Amino acid sequence: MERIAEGEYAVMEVLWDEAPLTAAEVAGRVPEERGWTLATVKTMLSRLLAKGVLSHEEEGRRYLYRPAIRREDYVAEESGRLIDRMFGGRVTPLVAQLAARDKLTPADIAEIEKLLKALKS
Amino acid sequence: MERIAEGEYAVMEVLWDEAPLTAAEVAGRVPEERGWTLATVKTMLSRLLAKGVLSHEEEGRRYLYRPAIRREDYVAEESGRLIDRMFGGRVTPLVAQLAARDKLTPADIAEIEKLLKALKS
DNA sequence: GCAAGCTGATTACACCTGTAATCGACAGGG
DNA sequence: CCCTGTCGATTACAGGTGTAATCAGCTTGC
Repeated sequence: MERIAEGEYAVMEVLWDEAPLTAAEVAGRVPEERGWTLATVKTMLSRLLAKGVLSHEEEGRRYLYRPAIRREDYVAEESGRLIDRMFGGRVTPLVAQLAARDKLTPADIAEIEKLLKALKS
Repeated sequence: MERIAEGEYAVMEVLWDEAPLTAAEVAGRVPEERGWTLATVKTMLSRLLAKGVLSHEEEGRRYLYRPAIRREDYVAEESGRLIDRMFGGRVTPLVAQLAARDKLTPADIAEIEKLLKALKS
């Protein structure tokens, strides 16, 4: 699966949220803060199509775009890459890292424990 | 803190492992698979210097390079970026994701549980 | 029928990255 | 003293990315 660049990812998120959409609709849903013009969004869409992570069907003179890959799959892959790169493929050090950095609230801890318990049964 | 590119990261790892080192020494320690020439490693070192994540001191006519940032800090930041991007800043979904993807072995689970228990006390 | 407005396609351009080669300066062996 | 090797610095160049503008073709309101 091709990598998706940071900006492109914002476009994917829109379409994972709701699809199919036209280019103009996507542009309308991209987070304001990006400050992108329609032209920019169209560039992103073309590149994502070229990467094979979007598909499009013609609707009259326009395209309707929709994701060609599942969000979970991509996220899993990308997480895996980070873990490989920074933690040698081991998950525990990541959790340890997060813990050490106070990124885990008590609620997080409780939730993760519940999750793990479920996993064991 | 400046981002460190994938290839550059390999150089940082060498120096996090052992520092200070000369350019040639770094080149000698970069993983074989990269197949980098000394020239390539020198480019990386210059760029990392420019990014401020390495420092160098002169030793005769050469430089001795050493990390200017701590590995844990960088890793924490980079993990945080991924989590923000893909999990909306929440850690639990990441763990859930890893669990769902069978990235967690029973040993992982046990270890994480121990970790969490320690955190609570 | 024709101008105005959308559409996707093509082109633009600067910066980052991977991957080097080249260059000018110097040090050390003969 | 000079050749050769080694240093960092500078330059190179293609591919990816952010960020668009422009263009050619169709539609639709007049």
